[in-house]
Amino acid sequence: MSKRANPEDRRRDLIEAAVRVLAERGAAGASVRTIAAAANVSPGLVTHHFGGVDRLVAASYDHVAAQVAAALEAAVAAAGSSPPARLGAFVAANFTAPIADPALLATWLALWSLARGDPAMLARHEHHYAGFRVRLEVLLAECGVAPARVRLAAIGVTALVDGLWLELCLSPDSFSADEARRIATAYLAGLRGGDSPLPSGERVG
Amino acid sequence: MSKRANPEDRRRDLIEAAVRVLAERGAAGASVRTIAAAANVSPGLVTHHFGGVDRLVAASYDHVAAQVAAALEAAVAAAGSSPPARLGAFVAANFTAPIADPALLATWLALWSLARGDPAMLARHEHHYAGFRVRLEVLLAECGVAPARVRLAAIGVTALVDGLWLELCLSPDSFSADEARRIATAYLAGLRGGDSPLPSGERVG
DNA sequence: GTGCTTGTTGCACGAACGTATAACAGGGTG
DNA sequence: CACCCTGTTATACGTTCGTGCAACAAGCAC
Repeated sequence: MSKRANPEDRRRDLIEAAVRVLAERGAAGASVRTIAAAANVSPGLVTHHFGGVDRLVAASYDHVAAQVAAALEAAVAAAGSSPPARLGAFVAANFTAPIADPALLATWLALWSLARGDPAMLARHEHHYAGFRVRLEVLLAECGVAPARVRLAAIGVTALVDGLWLELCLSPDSFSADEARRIATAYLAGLRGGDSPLPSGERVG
Repeated sequence: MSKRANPEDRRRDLIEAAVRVLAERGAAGASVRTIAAAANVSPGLVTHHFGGVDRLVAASYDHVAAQVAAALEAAVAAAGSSPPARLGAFVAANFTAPIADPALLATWLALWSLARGDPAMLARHEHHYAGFRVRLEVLLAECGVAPARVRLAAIGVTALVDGLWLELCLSPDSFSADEARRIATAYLAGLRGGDSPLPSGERVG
C-alpha cells in the first residue's frame, strides 16, 4: 500500500495516526489495526517499528506532551521580556489553539486512562506535570511572588488552568476562551498584588 | 457460585464490582468476564440484568455521580445555615473522603474515556456537570455575589476545584488536602469581597 | 546488472472479547 | 409434594485483538 519510507518519517506518521485515532475513537478504538489503517500501512509495521502497540502509545504520549510544552514556550518567547506579560502569555496560551482543542483533550484522556497501571507511563506523566509546575514557579518568581508563596501559587494556577482548559474543551458552549483568560488573569492579578484590591478591569465575572 | 439474590441487590453488586474494576484496571480491563469475576457471578448475568456491558457502564456512571452529589449535599447540610459556611463546606468536601480518592479519579477517567463518542453517556455527563455548576451558583448567590458575576464565578470555582481534586488524587505527594482547601477558600474569599484585599489569614501560599 | 539490506506486506495463530442460548436450581404458590 | 417462574451457570459461536513469521520489493553498494 505504502512506498518505502525513512524509518523516522514512518515512526512520526504512525505516532500522528495514533494520536488521531485516540482523539476520534477513544482508548477503546486504539488497536493496531485501526492505527495502521489510519496511517495507510500494514498492521505489522507497528510491531516492526515500535515492538508493540504499548510502546507506540508511550511514544504518542511523549509526542503530545512535547507539542504542548513547545506551544507554551513559544507563547512565552513571543511575549517579550516583561515578566508579568510572560506569565500571562504562558497561562493564556492554554486557552488558545493548538492547546485549547477538543481533540487534544480527547487524546489526553485516552492516554491517561491507558496509562493507569503502567509504571513507565505514570513516570512520564509525573515528569511532564512537574515540568509544567516548575516552569510556572519560575515565571511567578520572576513576577515578584515571594519565594515562600511560590509553591502553593503554582499549584493553584496549575489547577485553575487545568480545570478551565478541561471544561473549555469538554463543553465549549459553557463559556468562551476569552472568559477563561479573564478568569485566569484575574487570579494571577490576585496573586501578584496580594495586598491590593483586584483591579476592576480584571475582576472575575 | 452465588446464591439467588434480589434483582436490585444483584444489580447493585454488579455496578459496585464494575466501579471497582474500573478503578483498579482502567477502561481496558472493564470486560464482562472481569466484572463478573469481581462480583463472584457468571458473565451471563451482566447480559441478563443489564442487557449488555455498555448499559452496565452507564449505570455505573449514574451510581458514581449520585454518590458524589450526595456527599457534597451532606456536607452542605452539615454546615448549618450560614451561607458562607455552606459554600465553604461544598467546596471543601471535594478534598475530603469519599470524594478525594484516587480510586474515584481512576473510575472517573475510565468512564470519561469510555463515554467519548457515546451520545447517551455524553448527555449524562453534561447533566451531572450542569447540576454541579447550578448548585454552586445558588450557593454563591446566597453569599451575596452579584447576579451578573455569579456565572463566571461558578465557572472559575468549578475549574479550580476540579483541577485541585484531579491533581490531589493523581499525585497526593505534591500537596495536601488541607493546602487544597486553603487555596480554594482563599479564592472564594476573593470572590465574596471583590472590592477589599484578600484577608491575610486566607492568603494563597 | 547483481546482491544485500531492510522496510513492508499478508497471513496465521492463540487469546480474549460480547453475547445468545440451553440446561440447572432456588423459592414462592397451589 | 408438585409446579412454575426466574435467577444463575456453563457452553458455544463469531469477532477482534496483538503479534510472530515467511515472503515480497524497494533502494543502495559494487
